[in-house]
Amino acid sequence: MGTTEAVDDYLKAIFEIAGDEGRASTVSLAKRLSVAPASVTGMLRKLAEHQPPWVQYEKHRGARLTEPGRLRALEIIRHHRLIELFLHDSLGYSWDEVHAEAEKLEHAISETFEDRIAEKLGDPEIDPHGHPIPRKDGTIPERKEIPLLELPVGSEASVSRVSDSDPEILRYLFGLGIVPGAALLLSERGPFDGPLLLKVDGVPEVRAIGMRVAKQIHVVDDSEPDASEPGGAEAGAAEAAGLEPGRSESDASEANRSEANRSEANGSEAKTNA
Amino acid sequence: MGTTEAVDDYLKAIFEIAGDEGRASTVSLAKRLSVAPASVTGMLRKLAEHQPPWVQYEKHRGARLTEPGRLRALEIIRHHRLIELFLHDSLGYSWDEVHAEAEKLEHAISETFEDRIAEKLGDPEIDPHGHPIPRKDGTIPERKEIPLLELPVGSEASVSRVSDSDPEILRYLFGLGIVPGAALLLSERGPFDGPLLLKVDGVPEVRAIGMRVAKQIHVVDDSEPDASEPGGAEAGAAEAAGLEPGRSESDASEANRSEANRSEANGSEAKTNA
DNA sequence: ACTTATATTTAGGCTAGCCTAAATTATAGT
DNA sequence: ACTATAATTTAGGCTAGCCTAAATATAAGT
Repeated sequence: MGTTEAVDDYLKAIFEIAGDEGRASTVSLAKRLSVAPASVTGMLRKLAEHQPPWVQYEKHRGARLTEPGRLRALEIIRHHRLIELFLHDSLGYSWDEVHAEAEKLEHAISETFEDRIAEKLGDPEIDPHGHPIPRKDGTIPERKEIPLLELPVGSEASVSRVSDSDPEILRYLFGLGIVPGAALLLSERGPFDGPLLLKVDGVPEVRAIGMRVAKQIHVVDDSEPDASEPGGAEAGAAEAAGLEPGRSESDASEANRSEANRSEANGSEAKTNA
Repeated sequence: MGTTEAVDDYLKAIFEIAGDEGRASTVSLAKRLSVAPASVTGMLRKLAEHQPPWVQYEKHRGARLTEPGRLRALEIIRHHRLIELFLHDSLGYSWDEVHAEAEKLEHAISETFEDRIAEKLGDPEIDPHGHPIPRKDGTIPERKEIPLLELPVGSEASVSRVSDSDPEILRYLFGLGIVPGAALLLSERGPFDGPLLLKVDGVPEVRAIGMRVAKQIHVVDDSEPDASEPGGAEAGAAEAAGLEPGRSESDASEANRSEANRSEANGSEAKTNA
């Protein structure tokens, strides 16, 4: 494909931060990739100068994926999520182990390998943490899900996904019974960004979880099947692709700004992108 | 493990060329790794200066693995062969496809992955091409096999292994029915390094194969169960570990020289190497 | 508009692994 | 011993990605 591992990591990171239309800032990339900001600047220039360009880059304004860049990013993400599911379902990996291993393997497998495990798993659309698996044509399975933080008190909902990056939190959530598919009831929300009180299906006691953890969870609101409230329309493509919502404040403001008038991208998702 | 991909490739190549006691020459490594000889010199110095040293290196005399180097090499080879078997048995890869994919994956998988697939495959000792899979403790399953070229005319034998590196030849062999386990009869040997005439079990006609191809094949001589003839004792550890015999002439002479008085390593193989 | 804080880029350097060309050493044949 | 050939090393350079420190641009508050 003419990409190196580093290039793939950058493209993936840009997509996860900014989606397919937003811009990813130098600092946000530096944080996510654990690299100095200066290094990001250098790499973004290279990505932009590549033929064809992977990103569109303007000084001081961050980078945005071109169509080739977007497709490549989605391919890596597809690899990652297929591998996670494969490790979990076929090799008996636990929920919290799969991410780290997939992070390495996503760069090493061939198209053939991808196809074989996809077939073996029955062309799945969701990974073990509930993230949608991009299809080979670059489209992304859609679901009407919202951050748990936006769920109204009193609502019943089912967990649709959790962030996969922190094994500690994953083990904690697993212990609480909060896994994709689990049904829950939001019984109370503490004041001043306080804890959420949840009744999890199958677990007798009510559980309290803090902000840090709650941010990692997305749900499908079973009470209100007509999900997309106009107020909460910032769930753009980055969200649809399974980005954990835990952006730093500056990231979030930046991303939201550029995603504000893009609610159509939500409904009309399914471009073919040859 | 503190090794890079390149380091692993060098260690593996040294083992495959020289076994655990012989020396690998600069040029032989350069050829095998598709790299300039000068690059090999540089890398060998680094390998020798590493703490602990991966190889013992003397100018103009090539390199020989230290014990840590040998264990690391065997670990990579174990990865490679387990992956080959896994791809073949669990993911439906064809015989000739597995090598290339394993070559990439062997560097990417974790101990956990290794253990999981080994378990799933039932702790196998032989890969799809008939090469022994090193055990976790660094020992290598033994078999009394000889190069097909050394099989006496008229003998019946069963194919024990074939070289995995050339998919073309593998497909050709597969077409001839020459796969690990196949029984065959060497009916005639052409003069002046001429072709071998073989009757392969299950194939009606007698087949003729050339030198290039014959070199890639090892067999167990069913006629003479007491295999190890004194004259053919150059089957050292490199052979036991599944090296294809297709060394260049200079390589072979060099390797043979240093392996001449080591026939004990054949019988008494099973050091524990903590 | 001015100042301060933050984001970003520039400049200069580093390491890993590779290369080529030229110099050296080893080997083999007479 | 002498010389041709092959093997190896040295010297100098290159690219990919990373780093730090210093310079500059942007944004935000008054």
